[in-house]
Amino acid sequence: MTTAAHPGKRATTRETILDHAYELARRDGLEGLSIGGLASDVGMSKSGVFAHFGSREDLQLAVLDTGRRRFVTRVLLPALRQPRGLPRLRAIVANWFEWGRDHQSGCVLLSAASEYDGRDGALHDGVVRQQSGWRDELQKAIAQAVELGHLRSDTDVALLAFEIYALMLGLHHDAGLFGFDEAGRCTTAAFERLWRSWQT
Amino acid sequence: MTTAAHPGKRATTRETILDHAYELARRDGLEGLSIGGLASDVGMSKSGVFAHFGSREDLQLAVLDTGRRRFVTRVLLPALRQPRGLPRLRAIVANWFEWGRDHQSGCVLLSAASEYDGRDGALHDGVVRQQSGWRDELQKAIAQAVELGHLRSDTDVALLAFEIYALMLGLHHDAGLFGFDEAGRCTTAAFERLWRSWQT
DNA sequence: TCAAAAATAGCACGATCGTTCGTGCGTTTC
DNA sequence: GAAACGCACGAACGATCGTGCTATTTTTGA
Repeated sequence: MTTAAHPGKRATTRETILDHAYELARRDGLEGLSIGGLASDVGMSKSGVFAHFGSREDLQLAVLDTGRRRFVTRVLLPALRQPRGLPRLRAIVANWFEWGRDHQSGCVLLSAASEYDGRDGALHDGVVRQQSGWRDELQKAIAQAVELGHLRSDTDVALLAFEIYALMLGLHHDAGLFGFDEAGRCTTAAFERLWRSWQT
Repeated sequence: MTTAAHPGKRATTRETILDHAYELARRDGLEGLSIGGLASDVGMSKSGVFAHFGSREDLQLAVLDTGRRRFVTRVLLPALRQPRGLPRLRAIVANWFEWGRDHQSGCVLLSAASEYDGRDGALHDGVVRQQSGWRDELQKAIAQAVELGHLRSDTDVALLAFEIYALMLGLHHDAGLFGFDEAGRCTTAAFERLWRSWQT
């Protein structure tokens, strides 16, 4: 659905557009993304950009999926090369932390979550699907750490996933408002306390 | 700056407009708030609404301050009637939790934080001022609990404030996407763990 | 009761929104 | 060489945006 039409080696125009759209959406959110503004940013005509997606909503969905793919590539996939259990879980958190450092000026996935959580439509469904999918991955990694004895056997998997996610929300929130340095310090300290409280 | 022009007893038109604007902004954010849509929601003309604020930005600032005042009234002030220390801190968290229950469909203060954290201008400044003010209140309540021996003497005040705020972000996030019941369960459990880890 | 003042409506403006349509220019395919 | 196709363009559509200006209505104070 989101793959390029042609497997050519050079970047397709659609990918170039999505690169720019992703950056614009980081600042203004998916709702703040306009086709006219995107077109002038890319250096194309409005209709030329529009033709690649067919509707604004499809453009927003494509940008959302771009964010999801980048997040998976940067955060999840590298961690999967770590051994199962706590090492992999901590790698996920470490990669996520670095993702937060690179996304101080806004994360499309998080802003989309707060933009569409109260509405309905394709964007809402896409956000929910993406967020619950990521939560599942998180819980899977936690469950493996429990099975391997790296975390206490009475660990509440859903609760720990919630706590991890909450700390990352705190990181993004504080980094955006007060700067990454202090936010990162608190987040790191909070994670140390979190690991200690669940570790065997 | 944000008080009504006349201290009359019946609700002024400006307050009626702000009531509607606050509800609209909960769904669509402050950036999604339009004067035309607000006017038809209130049942007035566009220019009639516009005249009360002078610009869209001033309207947004007024809505933001409406949210701040309601939050203070609902969360902070009732807790100040509790005795200093841990009782007051736990009252703050309990009121905040109920605030989250009533704002599943979106909280203006939080959506504003994610809308304006990466820009600059009056809205950004207002959000930062409001958020850091609230963080200060939180830290003040925590510091009192430490002084009174309700919390460990080596408590990192800023860190605990961060952890509390992060859990409330997790509550709003999960409640909006997955429903309040499960989100509330996780939040309650996480707070129990949090208190236990800092208590004397 | 009447004038001053405040509040609201009406109208118009330039800009931008998403979208549609027709067209031309390259490249590919017969 | 001709026909088909993919792609981007420019123009235009109706709608809505925020924001002025000018009446008209409503409220207020003496």
